[in-house]
Amino acid sequence: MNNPAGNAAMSQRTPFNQPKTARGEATKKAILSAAERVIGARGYNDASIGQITSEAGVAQGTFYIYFKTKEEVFSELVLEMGRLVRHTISDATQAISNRLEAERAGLMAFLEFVQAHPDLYRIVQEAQFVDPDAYLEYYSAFAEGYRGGLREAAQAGQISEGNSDTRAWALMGIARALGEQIVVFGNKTPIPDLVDTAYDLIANGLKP
Amino acid sequence: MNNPAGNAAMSQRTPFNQPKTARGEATKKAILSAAERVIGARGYNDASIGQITSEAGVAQGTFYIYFKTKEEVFSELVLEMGRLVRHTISDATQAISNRLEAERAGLMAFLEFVQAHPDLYRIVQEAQFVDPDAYLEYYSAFAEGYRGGLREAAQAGQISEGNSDTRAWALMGIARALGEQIVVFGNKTPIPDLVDTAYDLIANGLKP
DNA sequence: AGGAAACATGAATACTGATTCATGTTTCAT
DNA sequence: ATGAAACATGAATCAGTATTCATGTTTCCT
Repeated sequence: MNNPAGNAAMSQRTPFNQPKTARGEATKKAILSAAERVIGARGYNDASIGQITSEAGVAQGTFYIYFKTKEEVFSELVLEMGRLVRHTISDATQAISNRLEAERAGLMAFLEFVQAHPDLYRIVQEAQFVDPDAYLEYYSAFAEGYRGGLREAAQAGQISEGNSDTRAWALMGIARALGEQIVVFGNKTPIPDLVDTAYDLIANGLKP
Repeated sequence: MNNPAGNAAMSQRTPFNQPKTARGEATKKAILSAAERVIGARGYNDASIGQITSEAGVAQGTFYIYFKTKEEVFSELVLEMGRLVRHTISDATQAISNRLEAERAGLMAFLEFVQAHPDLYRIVQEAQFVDPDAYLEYYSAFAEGYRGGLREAAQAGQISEGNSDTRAWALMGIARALGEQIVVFGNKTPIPDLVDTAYDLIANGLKP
């Protein structure tokens, strides 16, 4: 009842100790980047603070200058992934006015991003179990934008009618499954081929 | 180097201590069922052997009569989920000769199953981090059957042509995403509505 | 009935690893 | 130049919990 940092609903909002000098800034970045590699490779529970600080080249106690707990560094990584992915996709699609074309470009950008950042991808997936709030926020932010785009496209006649909420989740499910193929299952199919097949399915369906 | 139970590739294969009496059988079932509830609710790491045995109504040591480690009970649950889901879907689809209709029925059966077994659903998802071998086996077994079905349907002209591997993963991604809506995000959209929207997308695509 | 195998107990063990803390060192505004 | 705030150290603490084990109890075959 006396948690000054806030409750679960806003747990992401207050990094309790922002660095105040360039040196501190650099150290925190080093720890975050080490945490991304170590947690991405070994998973949250098998990753120890000792491994992270050693990978970052700092002492173990230094970790707690910048993060209250092990979970906090994890949350920050999930937030970072959310920002990066949204930025990447929005960059790749904002110049495209046709929704179906945007769909294709967004999928391509997403798959290229996860291929380039496999550790971040795994961390977001694991967030479902380590930090459900962060996980929910990640996908909700995504789905909201997606749903809006689909709704407008339907009204503009660019795509057929249909429940935009459910559609948004289904399309995100496709993107996630293909990302998982690349990162988790090591599928070697070239990304453009994956995108071609998925786009054809999304645009035309399975009917002959 | 001296693991008599075998290597990772066959880690699922040898439950080291099958019960030999009806009493033992019942005890093992009780522990398995308690583990499903406790791990499903709290996640693998926060679930303790003490909680599981207490929920099962047996002493802590009893656990180790039937399972070598905490991870082993988890693996068995993942296997069980695989068997149950495959059985459920195969039951729901085997009488349907039209692939698109089978797709719809399979999706419906899957979503109803996960709604009825939310704990098992979460456990399979967490397997990606707790027992990657079991996770891989779960999805591979699924994908293989799926891919074959799509290939045959394409050859029979029931659906259009397209890479059956990628399609299988995409379609499984849709099913998983909608299952997650129900189990994880608590989405209240009735399953038939979800299925209608998803089926329309799968059959006809987004094109107007 | 009798005894061996199977099953059950729960306290004790053993280990891991997150977090704290007392003590230095560096930065930088004045 | 200097002192207070910021940063850094790494050994010690401390708690949680998976696993073991010595000791009973039950089952069930002959």
